[in-house]
Amino acid sequence: MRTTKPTRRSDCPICYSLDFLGDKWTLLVVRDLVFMGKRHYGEFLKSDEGIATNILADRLSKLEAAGIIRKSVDPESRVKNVYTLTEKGLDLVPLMLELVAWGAKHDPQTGAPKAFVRRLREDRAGVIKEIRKRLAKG
Amino acid sequence: MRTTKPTRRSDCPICYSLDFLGDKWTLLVVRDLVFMGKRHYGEFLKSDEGIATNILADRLSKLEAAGIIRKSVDPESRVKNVYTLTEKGLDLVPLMLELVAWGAKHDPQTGAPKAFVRRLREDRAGVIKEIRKRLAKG
DNA sequence: CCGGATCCGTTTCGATACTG
DNA sequence: CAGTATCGAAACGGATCCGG
Repeated sequence: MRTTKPTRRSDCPICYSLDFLGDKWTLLVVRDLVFMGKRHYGEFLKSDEGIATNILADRLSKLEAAGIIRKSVDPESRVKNVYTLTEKGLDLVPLMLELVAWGAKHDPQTGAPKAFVRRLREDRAGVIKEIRKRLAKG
Repeated sequence: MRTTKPTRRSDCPICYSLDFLGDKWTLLVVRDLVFMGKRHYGEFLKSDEGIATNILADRLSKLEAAGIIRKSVDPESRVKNVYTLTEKGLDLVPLMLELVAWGAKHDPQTGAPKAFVRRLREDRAGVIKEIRKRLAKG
């Protein structure tokens, strides 16, 4: 997930995260994990945006290499794989919520359900905790 | 800044922001604006990552079209342009800080100065306010 | 000098077809 | 179901040129 070219990163506080955040499809997969409850390859594939199979495979493996998700065999089907967020991945929830809030504020007609946004504004910590709990017990 | 292909975005709370966030160079420019105090074309050009002139021009115009930055003539030189964050752009500060915190937590050896990260953890609101103030009076 | 625009060779991405 | 292989399209990097 890191850049191949080892540019100096001196005082830059966010460069590290850029390879992960600076990619549309990666972000989309994380969204599906966090907000959509998706866990299987086939589910990610069916998102509205229409990710290609090779791209999905690539991003999943990069997310795994970055320690953000974990791949395991679905105990219920034995033939499917399950992708779940690691602790590092769960720590992205606040970031994703920040993104939701920003989008909702500056482009209200698109995006997040009003009720959810209001709750997010009033009880950020509570929303975070709830999402984490839901994801953790998955 | 929006996608050309108008995909359905139904319940997706963050799709709107993806075109902006899902691009390495755009994010890098915003970083330079928020944390590095850069304001001129030439300054962005000189970042460690080495953005090309055509790419930079493209991202700046897209950021302007998205209402995140504003372009004006430098009153001090009359030949330079100044790029500053709009209100919408300033509202990205919390998001960027979330990113910093995440990177710092999960990849400590790279990235943000320790002291800054600690202050961020202890007084998030204060850090946000301070950065906004610094950027606003610029 | 500053802020781009343009052209071009190279790399990377991604849609589709195909496979274990 | 979960991916690879292929191949055309798009993005990128670098050099160069140009208007103010």
